Amino acid sequence: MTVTLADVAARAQVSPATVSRVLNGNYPVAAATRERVLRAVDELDYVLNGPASSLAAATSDLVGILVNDIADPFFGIMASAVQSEITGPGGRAGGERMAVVCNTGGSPERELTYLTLLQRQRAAAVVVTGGAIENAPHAAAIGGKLRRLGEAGSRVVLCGRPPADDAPDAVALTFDNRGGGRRLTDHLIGLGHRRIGYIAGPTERTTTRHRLEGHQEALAAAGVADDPRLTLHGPYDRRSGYDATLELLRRAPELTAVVAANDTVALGACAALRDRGLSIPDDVSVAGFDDLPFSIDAVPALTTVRLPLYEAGARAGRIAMGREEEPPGGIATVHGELMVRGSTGVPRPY
Amino acid sequence: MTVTLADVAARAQVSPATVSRVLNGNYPVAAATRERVLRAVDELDYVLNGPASSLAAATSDLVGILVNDIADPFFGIMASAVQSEITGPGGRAGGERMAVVCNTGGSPERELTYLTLLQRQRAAAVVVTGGAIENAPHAAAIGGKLRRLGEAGSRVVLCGRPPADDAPDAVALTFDNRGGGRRLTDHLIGLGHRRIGYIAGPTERTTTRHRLEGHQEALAAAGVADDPRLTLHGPYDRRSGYDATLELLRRAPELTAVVAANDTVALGACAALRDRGLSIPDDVSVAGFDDLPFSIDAVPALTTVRLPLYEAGARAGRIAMGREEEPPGGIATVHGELMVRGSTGVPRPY
DNA sequence: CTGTTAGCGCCTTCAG
DNA sequence: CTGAAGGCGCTAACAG
Repeated sequence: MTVTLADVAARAQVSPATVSRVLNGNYPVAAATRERVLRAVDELDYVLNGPASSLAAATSDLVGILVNDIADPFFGIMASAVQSEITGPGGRAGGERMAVVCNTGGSPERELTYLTLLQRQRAAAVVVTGGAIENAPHAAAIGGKLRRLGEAGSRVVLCGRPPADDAPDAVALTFDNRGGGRRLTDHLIGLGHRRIGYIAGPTERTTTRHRLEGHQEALAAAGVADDPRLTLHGPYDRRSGYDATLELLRRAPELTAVVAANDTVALGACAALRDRGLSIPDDVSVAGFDDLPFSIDAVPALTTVRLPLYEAGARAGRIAMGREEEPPGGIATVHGELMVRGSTGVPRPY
Repeated sequence: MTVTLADVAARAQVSPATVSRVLNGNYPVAAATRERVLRAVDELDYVLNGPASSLAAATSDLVGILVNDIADPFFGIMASAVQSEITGPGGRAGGERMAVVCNTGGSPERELTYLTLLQRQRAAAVVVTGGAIENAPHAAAIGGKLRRLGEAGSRVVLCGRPPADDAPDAVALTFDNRGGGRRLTDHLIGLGHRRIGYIAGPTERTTTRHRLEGHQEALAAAGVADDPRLTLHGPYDRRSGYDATLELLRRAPELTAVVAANDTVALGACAALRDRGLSIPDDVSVAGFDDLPFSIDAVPALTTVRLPLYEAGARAGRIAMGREEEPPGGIATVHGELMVRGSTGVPRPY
């Protein structure tokens, strides 16, 4: 039914091994023979059987990418960058490597499931993006899985997540969320803000905690009291920003600034303020985090911390492909850059 | 080295066949035996070998998704939706199906390459998103490839792309780009606009052409002359919208509205207008297409045509999984909805 | 440079 | 309900 390597061999009058060799190009073959084989491949419209090839070679051309949700540009950009680096010849039979994108929704159970599935596929590499859940059993389970993946031959790279205990050979490119959060709030305090609302992400996530800690660090350094009533937790979405902002306004009408866990949440905050008839930044300053593409088009443009998502993803991809040296100690910190734009200004006189 | 099904069988004191049967759960096995096997799997930390399994079963758990660029929410949303539907038991050995996301950059060569790679992987299904290139040889090559994929057992679904000749069994969910473009410009004409700039996408793409044709249809229906100097082509990105808007303003300062090929381009247009000190919509109205999540947060909020990207992707995913009946004739048209918001208004008196 | 020979690890008839 | 046996299509030593 479907044409196999043996058919090609027969037609080209060579042995199957030779066909395999010209296909994989990793072994000397006479030019004339190669031509003949290639022609046969073409004439028969032959397509290599990937599973068979992977089975025999004990490795595959698949690279796993774990993301919370690929529809979120934060993850989409990293995934796109990883892809751009795994592309190009290098896979089996001159083929290219392909990206298996797994939406985990941030759930550790799904992360675990997908890691197992990727191990099952004998993925050449796995890039795990996004923050980690802070929960000992889960962390241990995932760490163990990552270690076993590594032992089974997959290169493991964490992108935007702290190093995993239990998985010593996994390279980690960690975002400096704490430092970014610190600089952002420093900036607001420098402008004169003292009553600053903070809309944090979901609890039990490293990203959430680190960004929040940076904020608190800045408050403490400036001797500003950290009123717990001004910090609200919620998902990383627009709605959360909208609702939390209304709640903050209710709790503390005197507030002059709102810091959001990320840009998406910040947009929600902006919408809520507009709906309340408050002007940004004259009545209330707003800041985000990530600097996603749309942030510059907010009106006023969003002050935020730019994370080099594409660059980090690309680097993760190169390391996963063994095309870039691992950072010393297997850990590198990726810093964010404060982008001061129109959405923050001096507080209103009051 | 790595534990195999035979190891599990030995430990559970059954034959490999039995282990395979409990893993795949598609054959009666005594409860007690199953327990024993499952325990052995657990104790040995056994992970099925995907390639071996796929080879023997002649099918895989992989579902291909072709997108222009996964970093673009237009594609990210569809990809996310497809994923949500292929998730869940149903794959081999109770595992789940995984999505292989391929960034083609809209290049037909890369589309072809990836389709071959997916055929090589014996993908269970392939969902192709985005418009098609209008170029006979390419279209034929891709159509042929899709047909062969189908013949090889992969279910093929086009999502947001017109039906492919040469691939009769590929289901197509086509966006009504023409109708959407028509309604959008009808809306502007209804407001009183007569000098309308149009920033189209790249040439030779069905999406570009259909949206533009809808616009021209509306002009013709209203008896408005279609000045070719008011139509510019460019990529589907913000920069293109920015530059094209400046150029349009240069060519026709009297223009009162700009229609962009999509929301991203529209944001660029808004930025250019702001930079020129023009107010939206008082000086110039702006409209986009797609209704991506950020469009509602533009200021003023963007008038656009909402495409149900998530719904379409989900439906494509269900059809790909055989969980939803194919539309009659294998073709369904997905309509967009005009979303009138603040970025369009009556033209300035002049 | 090329052919021969064993598997890779699993699934799936076919017996029992 | 369970075991035995063959083969899925390809690759990777070995010989030559």
